[in-house]
Amino acid sequence: MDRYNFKTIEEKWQKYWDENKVFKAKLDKSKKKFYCLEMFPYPSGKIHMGHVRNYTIGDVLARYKSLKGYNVLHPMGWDSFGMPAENAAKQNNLDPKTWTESNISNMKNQLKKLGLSIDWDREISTCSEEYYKHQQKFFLELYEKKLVYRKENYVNWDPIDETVLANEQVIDGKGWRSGAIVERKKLSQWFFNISKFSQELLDGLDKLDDWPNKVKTMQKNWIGKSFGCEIDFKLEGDLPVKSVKCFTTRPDTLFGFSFLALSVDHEISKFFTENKEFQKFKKECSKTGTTEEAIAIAEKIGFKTNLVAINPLNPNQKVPVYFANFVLVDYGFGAVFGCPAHDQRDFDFAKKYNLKIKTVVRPKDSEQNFEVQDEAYAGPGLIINSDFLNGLKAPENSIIETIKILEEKNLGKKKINFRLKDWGVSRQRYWGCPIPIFYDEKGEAHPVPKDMLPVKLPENINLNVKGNPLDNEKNWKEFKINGKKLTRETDTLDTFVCSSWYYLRFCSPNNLNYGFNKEEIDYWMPVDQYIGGVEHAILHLLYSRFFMRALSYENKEMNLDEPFEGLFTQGMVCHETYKDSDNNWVSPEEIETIDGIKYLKKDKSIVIKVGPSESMSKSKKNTIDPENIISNYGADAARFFILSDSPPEKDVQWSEEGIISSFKFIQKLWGLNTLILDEIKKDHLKDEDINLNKETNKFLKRITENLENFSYNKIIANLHEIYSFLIKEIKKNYTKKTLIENYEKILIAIMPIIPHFSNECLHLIKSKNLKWPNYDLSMLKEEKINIVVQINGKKRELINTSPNMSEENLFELINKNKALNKYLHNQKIKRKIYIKDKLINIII
RNA sequence: GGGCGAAUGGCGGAACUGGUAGACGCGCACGACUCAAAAUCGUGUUUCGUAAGAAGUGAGAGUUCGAUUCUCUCUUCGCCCA
Repeated sequence: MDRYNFKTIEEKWQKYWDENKVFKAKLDKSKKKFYCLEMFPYPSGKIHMGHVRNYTIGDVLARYKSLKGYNVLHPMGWDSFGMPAENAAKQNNLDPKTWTESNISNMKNQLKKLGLSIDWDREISTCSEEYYKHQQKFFLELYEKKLVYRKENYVNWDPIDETVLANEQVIDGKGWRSGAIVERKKLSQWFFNISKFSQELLDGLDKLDDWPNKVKTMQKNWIGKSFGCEIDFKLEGDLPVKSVKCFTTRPDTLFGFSFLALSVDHEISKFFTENKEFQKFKKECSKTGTTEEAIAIAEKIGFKTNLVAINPLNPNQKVPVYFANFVLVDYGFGAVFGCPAHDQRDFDFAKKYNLKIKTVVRPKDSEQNFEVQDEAYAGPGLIINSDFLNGLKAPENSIIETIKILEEKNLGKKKINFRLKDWGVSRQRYWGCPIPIFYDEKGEAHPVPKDMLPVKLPENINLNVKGNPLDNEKNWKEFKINGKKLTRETDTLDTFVCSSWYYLRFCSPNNLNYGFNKEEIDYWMPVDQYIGGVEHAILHLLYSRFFMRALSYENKEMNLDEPFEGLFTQGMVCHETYKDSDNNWVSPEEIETIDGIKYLKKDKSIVIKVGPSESMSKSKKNTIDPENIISNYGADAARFFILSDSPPEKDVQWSEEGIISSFKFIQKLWGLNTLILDEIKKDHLKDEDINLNKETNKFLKRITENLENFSYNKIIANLHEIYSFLIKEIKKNYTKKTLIENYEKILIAIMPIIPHFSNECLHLIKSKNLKWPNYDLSMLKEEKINIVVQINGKKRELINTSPNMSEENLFELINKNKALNKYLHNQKIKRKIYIKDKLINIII
């Protein structure tokens, strides 16, 4: 028996698909479309196992839908702007463009070897001028609609490298490269007005039935809608400012007011610029970091001012005003009113600074004189110690009532607040899409005129400068219109902008004058299934949802809202970790084992400690190179294994044993194929073909259901089962017709998983059929079924009988059954629960 | 600190809306082939028990004729937080 030569066969089919443009998508309104999209990769140079998993999952779906008769769009492109290219270019003295393009061509080859059903004619790259020129037009469109604006905002500033750092470049408050303590610096930057769509983006989530709830919740929390009240607090003190606005969700606890806390960046802080103590405090605060996590964990500290705030509901009550590190300038009004008894954060702060803690809510079943002791009470209850608010039910009634009173007295008003901030899109870097704006001599911003678009990135520039290379590129930065000296905007756009509309570009990648063609997006959009990592659950997806709305805003022609109808988030690929005696990470390729228990380093015989399985990462050296796997075992085996061990939404563990076993299984399938081809030649006569038909139908039902539910790991189990059945059954002299018919169906059904193997075998049985085999329900009816007999809820016996049996008839069988007799003899039956064709529970 | 989720054999994982727990795979054991090994094929494999049988889905309670599945409390782990 010959071995399955995956190398030649995989190459052969990949060549065939390529040359015949098998996966080319064409607009055809007579056909139902299916847009299958996986998150496009960053061209880092090599694909990793995460890509293999992501794109295999997508490919299974695309191929399945295509067999089901859909007109499938399955494109691929490159998210090719961004920092790594700039860093790599600096290190290797290369041009980011050259580096990126060579990575792309390398990765494209690798992806092709996976046998993906991609329409490569639609390939796009976001760093190409053909792509970003349209993005610049979009930017200006949004600018005209006033959805883009400029404002001052803080950035992470590295004082040694004199450069702006992205959040991920700040490690423990220090610059990742220089190690300098990162400072906060104000810069004028461009913003997209995403917060204008807060409510719409929130409401839109309800329509997304095919999104994981987890992601919807994350987005909901991110948008962070809260209902509350805006309150004016009068201030007393020696400042010209006489009041300050606060947002609160708990105005009903106003009688528990104990202090007022301001953000160190609150506008009032400008009166403290000369105050050295305050400046010291402010610096201390900036060390905490800006993430919510950091703020939540950090010790609450405050700076007491000589100001006094007055309780609007009780003018006799005056409380101190602090600057505090836990107040964010962007949320609410950058000021909060402190009620320690009913907010843990306020409680901690009050304890630290010895402030009054007055209980104003008591739990329903508590004592009348309930008082908050060791921690704040944030639960429901009744309002107490609050004058005219006493007795109200908190929080549901009390909040509404209090707001009503405040509004009547003109002291505050009802307000919906969102946590979602506007999207800062300015990046002080070279390798990004230039922002099509210029400044006149007065420093006013103007859009670049349409006939001067696109603003091209200059090439061959010096990247080894401090700060933004574009800012240093005078020849590019400075230019003239009608003799007037002008300067270009030197910031480039956040790469999230590029990925906010690439799915539109795929619909009409060659459209010259605009980012997309209306007719094409009307047909292909929305994306029916989007597949990618959960790490993009918030930003990328939210930005894309915003971008669609922004394009449709004030545009009657356009009616886009949700870009992704279905979303699937796959888990990570993990691998065991290894360390040597010096606690250095060791890669799987450097080690070997004889018994599977003891691991040694290949060259030196050093004993290796085996650590837990963790997500593959270069730093832990537990990565496996997909290229090696494909060349050693083949693409089909790689696809087969990456799907087999875990449900796609969960993490999967890569193992040597696993990939080898997948490889062997494909060899076994090939052996089965050879046997079948032999049997077909013989042309036996067998009257009863029922068994084979039945089993095939069972298989088809399971595989179809599992494909529909993303239970791809179960498909692998189905495949093992049908193999075990066939290898035993195949010699039973089936007629040629039955054999071919069933085998063809099975081969088509496994095509989404192992397309090269499946196509080769179909070719060998001379089949050109490419239609998904529907299963026949009537075939699946069983003549004999097993009914479970339980006694007192315990399984005691299986009774094999015909379906649809009455309780009386079944009981006759039970009485005849010896094994059951032992339990039922001389027993009074109290009750019987009979679930037809399934189970009977006898209670004695 | 907050939000979300998970927990089933030695391991990865099955079990449709409450109805036979452990499908399928890995690993392991034994057997066949072989001078031998590898490869391949076959059989077995939750635990305790010779067996009949009993126990068993992170821990504890509850609802139910019946709970891996539903409810509550707790423990541990994972992911996310511009």
